[in-house]
Amino acid sequence: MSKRKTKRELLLEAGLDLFCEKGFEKTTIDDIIARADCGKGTFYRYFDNKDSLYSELENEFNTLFRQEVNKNCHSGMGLRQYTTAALTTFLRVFRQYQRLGMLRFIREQSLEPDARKASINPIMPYLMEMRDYFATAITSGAVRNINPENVVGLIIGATHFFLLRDFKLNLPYSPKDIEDTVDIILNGVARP
Amino acid sequence: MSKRKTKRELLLEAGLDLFCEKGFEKTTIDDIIARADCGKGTFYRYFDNKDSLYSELENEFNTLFRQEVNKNCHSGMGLRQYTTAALTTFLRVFRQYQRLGMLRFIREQSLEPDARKASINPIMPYLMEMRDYFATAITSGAVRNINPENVVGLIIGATHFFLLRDFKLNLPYSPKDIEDTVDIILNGVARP
Amino acid sequence: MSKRKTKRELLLEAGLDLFCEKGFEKTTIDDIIARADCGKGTFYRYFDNKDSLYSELENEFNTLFRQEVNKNCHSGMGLRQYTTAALTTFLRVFRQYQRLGMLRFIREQSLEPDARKASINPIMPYLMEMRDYFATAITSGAVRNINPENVVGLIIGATHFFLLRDFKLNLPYSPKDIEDTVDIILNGVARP
Amino acid sequence: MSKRKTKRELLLEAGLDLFCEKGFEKTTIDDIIARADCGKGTFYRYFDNKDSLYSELENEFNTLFRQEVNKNCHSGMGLRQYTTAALTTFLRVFRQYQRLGMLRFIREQSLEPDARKASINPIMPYLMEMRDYFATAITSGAVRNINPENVVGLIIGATHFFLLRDFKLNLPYSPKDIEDTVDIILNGVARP
DNA sequence: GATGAATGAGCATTCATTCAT
DNA sequence: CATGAATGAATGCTCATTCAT
Repeated sequence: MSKRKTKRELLLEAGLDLFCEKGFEKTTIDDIIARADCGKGTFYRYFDNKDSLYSELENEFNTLFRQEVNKNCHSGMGLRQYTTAALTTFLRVFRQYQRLGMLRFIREQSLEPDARKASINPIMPYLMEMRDYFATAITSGAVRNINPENVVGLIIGATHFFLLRDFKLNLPYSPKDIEDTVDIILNGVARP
Repeated sequence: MSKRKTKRELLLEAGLDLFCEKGFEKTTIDDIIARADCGKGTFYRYFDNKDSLYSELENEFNTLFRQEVNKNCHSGMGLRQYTTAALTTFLRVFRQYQRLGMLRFIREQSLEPDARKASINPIMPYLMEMRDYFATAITSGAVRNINPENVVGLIIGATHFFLLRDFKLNLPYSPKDIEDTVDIILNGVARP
Repeated sequence: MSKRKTKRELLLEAGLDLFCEKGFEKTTIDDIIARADCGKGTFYRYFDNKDSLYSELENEFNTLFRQEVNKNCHSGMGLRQYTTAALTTFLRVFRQYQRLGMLRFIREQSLEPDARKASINPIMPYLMEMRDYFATAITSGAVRNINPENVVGLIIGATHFFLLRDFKLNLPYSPKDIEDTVDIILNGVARP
Repeated sequence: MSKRKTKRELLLEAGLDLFCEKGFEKTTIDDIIARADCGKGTFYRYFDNKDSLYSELENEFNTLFRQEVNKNCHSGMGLRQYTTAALTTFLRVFRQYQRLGMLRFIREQSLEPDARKASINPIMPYLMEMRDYFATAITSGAVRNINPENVVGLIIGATHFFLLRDFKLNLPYSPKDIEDTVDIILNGVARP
C-alpha cells in the first residue's frame, strides 16, 4: 500500500526544493540529481531539460490554483464574503503550496516576453471571473462605479505585498491583516 | 558642451538594458561589453563582476527613489492628496526610471535570505514614513482605526500589480486607474 | 591481459610530461587534456585543478621514495655499504622515476613557506633515520665526532649536484662518480 | 648628495622582492608597479617585459658572484683554507645577496633546456677554476687521486643543502656546520 | 529502466602590452 | 619622462547533454 516515491517524483521534489532555495538559474542538474539521489541519465529519461521540469511544476501549481478558486470563490457569495474568499484563496494557494507559488514569483519575471504571457495564460480565466463578479456587483448596485479590474488588481497587489513581505522580511501576515485589507477595499480608510 | 559618455557609463547602461531584456542570469559579460562596445578588460577595470555592476544600478535606483519621495510626499498633505502622491510617486519612479525599477523586481527575488533583507533596507525608512503618515491620520481622526501598514501595503501592492500587468501583458495603467485605486483605498468599493 | 590506461592515468602522465617539459606554471590545462587526448570536463571530473593533479604526482613520488629507502638502506649495513646505498637510492629514485623526482626540484621552491614545509614532511622521517645511522656509528666508534646531519647533508647535496648537472648541462653521473663521492665522504680528499 | 632612487631602481627592487615572495610566474607586472609605486607605462619604458627585468637581476647576481670569488678564492691558498673559502663564498654570496641568489634557485629550474644552459654559463668559468685548484692539488700530491669535479660537486651540493634547508625548514647553518663539512670533505667521516 | 563517464561549448576572469595624453 | 585607460588573447572552470554499459 505504502507508495514508494518514483524517481520522477523525487526529481520534481528536488527541483522544487532547489529552485526555491537557490533560484532557477543557480540550480544545476547535478544539484537536482544529487538531492533526488539518482543518476544523470535518469533525469534525462524523464525530462528534456531543466525548463521542462520547471514547466511540470508550474502546471502542478496552476492545477492547484484552479481547484482552490473553484472550491472557494462562487458568484453567489456576498461582497465581503467573496472579497475575503478571493484574497484568502490567493494567499492560501501561495502559502499552502508555498514553494510552488513563490517559485512563480521568483522565476516568471525573467522569462522572454512571449513566455511571460504564456505563463500567465492558464490563470487569466480565473482572474477574469473575479473581475466579472465585481462588474456584476456594480450592475446590481452593490458596488460603486469603479473599474472592476482595479478591485482585482488590489486583491492581487495585496497578495503580492503580504507574500513578499513574508519572503523578504520574514514578517508573516495575520488574519487581522486580511480582515483589515478586505475592510479597506470595501469601505475605504477615510472616516465617513 | 555635452560630455561624451565614459566607458563606465556605457557599461552601466548596457548592463541595465540587457538585465531588463534577458534577465540578470542570462546576461553574460560578453553581451555587456559588446553592447557597450568596449573590451573585456575595460569591464573589469570598472567592476569586479556582474554583481558589482548590478549593485551600482540598484544604488542608482535607490537614490532616485529617495529623491522622488522627498520631493512629492509631505506630511502636510491632505489624505487624498498624499495617497495619490504616494501611488503616483511609486509608479513614476518605476516608470520614469522604468527599467531600473523593473530590474529590482526581476532580480531581487532570487537572492539569498540575507541579501533580500539588505536590498530592501535603503527603501524601508521611506515606507515607514508613509506608514507614519497614516498612523497620524488615525490619531487625528481623518482615518478609521485600521493597521496603517496595510494601507501602505495596498499602495505597494497596487504598484506591483500595475507594473507587472504592464510588463507581462503589455497593458499600461491610465490616470483613471490611479484615481480609481486611490478612491477605493479611501472610500472603498461598497456603495454606502 | 594488459589493461587499457584509464583517462585518469592518461591525465596524470600527461601532466608529469608537461610539468617536466615546460614547468608547472607554464603548463595549461588545455595542454594537459590535449596530450591526454580527452575533453576538458574529464580533467575536472578527476582533479579539482592543476595543483590537485600535481599533488597526486608528488604523493606517488613520496610513496616510491619510501619504498626504495626501506628496501635498500638498513641499519645493519657497514659504513661504506650504507653510505653508498643511501646515495645510490637517492639517485636511483630520482633517476628511475626521474621526471617525478625532478618535478619536486622544479616546483617546490616557489611554494608558500607553509607549503614548503608540508611538502618535505613525508620525506623527513627517512632523512632522520639516516642521520640516526651515522649518530649510532659515532657512538660505536666507527665514525668521527662530527654532526651526523652534515653527513646526510652531503649525501643530499651530492644528489642535488649530480641531478642538476645532468638536467642543466646534460652531463650524467657515472658509477665512478658515486664511488668517488662516497670515498670522499668516508675518507676525505686529503692524502693522509 | 643623498641619491633618490630612480624609478628603474625601484622597479628592480620591487621585482626582486616579489619574485622571492611569490615566485616569478605568480608575480604580475601590476604587482611590481604597485610596489614600485609607478605607472604601467614606466615599467615598459625601462624593461621590455618581466623576463627582461629578471635578466637584469640575474646579471647583477652574476657580477656579485664573480667579485666575491675573485676576492676570496686564490690558487695560492692551502687545501683547508681554499675549501673553506669556496664553501664560505658560495654561502656568503647566496646569503649576503640572499634574495638574488635564492631567486636563481627558484627560477632557473623551470627554464627551457637552452635557457638552463645559458643561465649557468656566466658562472661556469669560476667553477672550472675551482676544479683546477683540486686537479693541481692532486698533481702536487696534497690530494688523493679522485675526480676533482666531484670535490667541487660536494661543495656545491653542500651549499644547496644548507640554503634549501634554511629556505624550506627555517633551519639556518652555523659556522660549526661549515667547519664540519669542510672537515668531512678533507678527512672523511671514518675514524682512521 | 538506471547509470555515470566523457564531452566541449560557453562563460568569467586575468594580465601583458599598447598608446594617447 | 610619466601615466593609466583601453584592449583582447589566453586560461581556468562549469554544466547541460550524450551515450555505451
